[in-house]
Amino acid sequence: MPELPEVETTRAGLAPHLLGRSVTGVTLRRPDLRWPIPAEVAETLPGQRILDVRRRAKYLLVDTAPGSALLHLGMSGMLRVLPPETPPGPHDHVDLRLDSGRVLRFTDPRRFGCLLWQPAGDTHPLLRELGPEPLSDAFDGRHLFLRSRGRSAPVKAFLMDQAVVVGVGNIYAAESLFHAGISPLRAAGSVSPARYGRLAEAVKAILARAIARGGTTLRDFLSPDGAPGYFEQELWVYGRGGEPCRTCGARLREATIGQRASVWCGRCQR
DNA sequence: AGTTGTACCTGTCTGC
DNA sequence: TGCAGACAGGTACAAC
Repeated sequence: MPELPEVETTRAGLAPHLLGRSVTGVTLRRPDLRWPIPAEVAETLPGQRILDVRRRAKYLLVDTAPGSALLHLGMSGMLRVLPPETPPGPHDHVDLRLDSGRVLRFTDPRRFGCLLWQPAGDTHPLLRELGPEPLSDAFDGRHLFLRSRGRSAPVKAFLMDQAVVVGVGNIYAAESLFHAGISPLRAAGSVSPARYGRLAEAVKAILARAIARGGTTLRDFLSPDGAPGYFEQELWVYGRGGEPCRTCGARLREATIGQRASVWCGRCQR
């Protein structure tokens, strides 16, 4: 489900409920997520005040003095702040109880997500090899051009490589390539500096706009307060295979690229 | 080092 | 209506 805009929407929705609150208890109903939830989460968090709620790539970090809870939503994860008496459903794996009386609940039907622990002052191994944040100045066309030299993989797979740039998943890769006029099949190493400049600008504009819309709700994404995202109404190619291009009217092509469903316009994108 | 294929898991939708 | 099969927003890891 969640790419960067959905994770950022989640972060922004959680922060007002979590900042300055203390964790009063942890309930683990199903610790076998993608990786087992480490013992530090239940042992260390209770009694700690939440100092910050941050996002790095598609990870959320809930900071306390001794360390941070590191969360990834995988494909189907969701975080909500709920009244304490809310009965748990079958996929409600973890609750963090707060001194506000509310509960931060982690739900993930497919269990591709994770809840890990990062000691204060440490960087978790999962965060060490990540590329720059797409909305930062460190990410631009020059960065994409330099990183892509010698790479034969399709530019769409390159753009979704979290070591190249973080936060771009299947939806926003398709949309960004469309707006930059680049075929997702083109070898990453054969794209010019000028076109990578356009691609970087498209990534920034689309992610920023999706964040402003509260993310994309295709099936089940909801912000922590239960609101859907509205960016779906602004998708130009994702999920529209076989339909007419909104720019030129050509039938949108679809194929599997890098094991991911892909849609693009063969006329607008070269 | 880059690329490809596999694996993890459940819910939903499609077509027979 | 039932059921098998395809498919889904992610990413670590092994093998080449």
